[in-house]
Amino acid sequence: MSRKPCCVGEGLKKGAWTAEEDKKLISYIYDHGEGGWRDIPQKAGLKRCGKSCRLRWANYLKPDIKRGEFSDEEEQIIIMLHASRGNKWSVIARHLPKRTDNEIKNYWNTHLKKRLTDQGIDPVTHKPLASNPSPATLKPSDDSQDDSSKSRNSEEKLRSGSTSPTSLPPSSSSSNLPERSSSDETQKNDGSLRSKKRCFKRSSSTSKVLNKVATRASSIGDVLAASMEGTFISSTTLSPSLNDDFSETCQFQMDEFDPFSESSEHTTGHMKEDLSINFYLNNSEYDFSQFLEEFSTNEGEETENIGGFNQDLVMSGVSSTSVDEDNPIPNITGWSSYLVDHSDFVYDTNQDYDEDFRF
DNA sequence: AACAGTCTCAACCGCCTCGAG
DNA sequence: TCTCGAGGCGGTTGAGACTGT
Repeated sequence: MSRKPCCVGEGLKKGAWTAEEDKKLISYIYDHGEGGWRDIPQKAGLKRCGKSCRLRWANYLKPDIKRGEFSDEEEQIIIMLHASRGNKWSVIARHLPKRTDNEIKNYWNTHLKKRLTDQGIDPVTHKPLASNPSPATLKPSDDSQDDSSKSRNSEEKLRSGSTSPTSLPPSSSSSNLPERSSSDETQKNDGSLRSKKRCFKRSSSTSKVLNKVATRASSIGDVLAASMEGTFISSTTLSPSLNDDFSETCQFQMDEFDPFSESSEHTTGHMKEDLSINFYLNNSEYDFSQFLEEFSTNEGEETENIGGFNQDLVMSGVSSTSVDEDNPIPNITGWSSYLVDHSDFVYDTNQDYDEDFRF
């Protein structure tokens, strides 16, 4: 009892869409709305299968799709969500307004994955690559003192060579490229755009900060996710992608710690106790406990920068879909936003930030 | 100028999910 | 409860553009 394939049919066209086909599809959907994809090709006069029409519309023609370069913030969100959820592109896309899962997937595969690899981070696990084993993977019975030293080693490794922020394949975002605008612009017209896309630009200071945050947030995300799943072993130390101080300080008592407890007071209070961690950014001190305090204060209120439990995750001033209760990422995002908001750090393109990022 | 290698991303493929009947 | 089909999803492909020699 095999299901009849959707796109089997005589004379169905495949491959790149033409401007004329786009026009027909857009016109039809404007008149009749989305849905009923199976019937759309016939009604719209297209020799395409319904699925192909739906994909073309959803990934390219839909008017509210944001095209063009990914912002630094979007990149960080993708990295953090991927660390937490894996290749759940549709889930990630829900947190990036106007971005399609396909676009995010492509961007991950062509840019972010490579960048993480260059940083010595496994893009799948978001942990240091196998050649640089993570103490977090050690059994709890392992000597915790070794953890910190290994943590230090891996951190040093990350700080050297290709892991230097200045030597990273920089973010392709922030360029002043014109967005691909009209739907009738065919692939063939993308030549100049693609050419420009390869002219990478240095990441902004925000990006640099967030790159650091993202690495840590991934680890935090692991911890939180593991906590929620009940798999986090008490007194397990954090990944060495966290810095020494952080790893040494964060000796969670996970059997007591429930970051998503209904009792925010308990949660944030507990975290404030346990996470008295300071990050240093170019001589500026960032206090995680202060962040938590702000987070606690803002919880339940509408806020643009601190994502709270059950609140909308706000990205670039655009409110996205409501955050799932089981999704730790808004908090991580809030932490990122906090850093950005409190950072007076100015990125100097002539400076070597290996020295200045004292994570 | 020509060629080969590399990169990008739109589009396709096949499986999965979920809701209607 | 079961079946079916539309739509959703993630992985993969391949054409076209770019880069290096």
